[in-house]
Amino acid sequence: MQKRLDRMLDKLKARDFRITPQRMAVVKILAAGYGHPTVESIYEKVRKNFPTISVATVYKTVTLLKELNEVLELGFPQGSNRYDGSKPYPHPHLICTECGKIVDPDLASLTDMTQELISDTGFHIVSHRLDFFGVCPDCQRKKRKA
Amino acid sequence: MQKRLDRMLDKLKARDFRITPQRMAVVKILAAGYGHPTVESIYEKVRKNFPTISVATVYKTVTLLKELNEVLELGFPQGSNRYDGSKPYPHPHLICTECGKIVDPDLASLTDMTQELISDTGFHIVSHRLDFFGVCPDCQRKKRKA
DNA sequence: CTGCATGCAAATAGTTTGCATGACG
DNA sequence: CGTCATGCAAACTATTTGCATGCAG
Repeated sequence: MQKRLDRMLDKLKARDFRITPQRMAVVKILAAGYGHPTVESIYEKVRKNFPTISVATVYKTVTLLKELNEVLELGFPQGSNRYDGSKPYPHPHLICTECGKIVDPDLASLTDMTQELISDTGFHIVSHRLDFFGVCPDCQRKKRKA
Repeated sequence: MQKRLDRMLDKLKARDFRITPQRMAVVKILAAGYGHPTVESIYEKVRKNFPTISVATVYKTVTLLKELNEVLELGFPQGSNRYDGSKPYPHPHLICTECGKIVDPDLASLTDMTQELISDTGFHIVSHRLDFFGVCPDCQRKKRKA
């Protein structure tokens, strides 16, 4: 999505961060948000055009954008983190435990739940994370064949 | 909760796992479930009675009970995992970002959401995880003073 | 007694950091 | 041109694993 890319670049420029070719490449992938990539997969893609880039640089850019609230990090202790630059705010996820596919379902009722929580517990709620784990239709088919 | 402890021990015995003193100590702490402990905090507690126990043993017992579905693991990539043996099924959590306190709020509407998801996406849903992050009342007070 | 559990130490994986070199603005 | 970004390698942390010894059943 072009709008996301522009917004991310604007925010970087506004805070005087440099737009290097490597950063541009990483930001483009994150802005597209397709498939909720890992750092490793971003690294592999960027490497085709910038063979000298290091994973460290990808980590640094991803972390920078996370701090600017332009990327959502989905942390997984049992595997690599996934990143979403197209919807950088907390939202529900549907994760296939077979192939790792991540889908964004439509679930509107979360805002109501958050309101209910605030009055019930007195917490000042800053963020949330909702993950459903299951097997996607594609993997269900594969399993039936096997 | 005594009921949880008995159930965990029964399940271990039923599958011919040995009830060693170390295991008993770890299982007791998990069954109580108080505060959603880390492996490290379980280790420190057990060490008072069993000075020779190792973290590896705690990890092994926790992992075993997780596989028997008698402990819920809350994975945190930026910190240590937390464990809940009193409610070993997926449920919402409210986590203080200041002190790490974890509270179990009452939120019934999740089952409805899960049903909605299944018909919308075709996923076979196995589990979920819902975390709200915020600042608990205690830490809000402390911040005001500071 | 016999095999599973323990506990030490070493390995692992993902991520972060230090620092010398390079290039954006 | 000065400063920030890059990229290599080393550090770090939580967790897992290998293996010799010990103890529960």
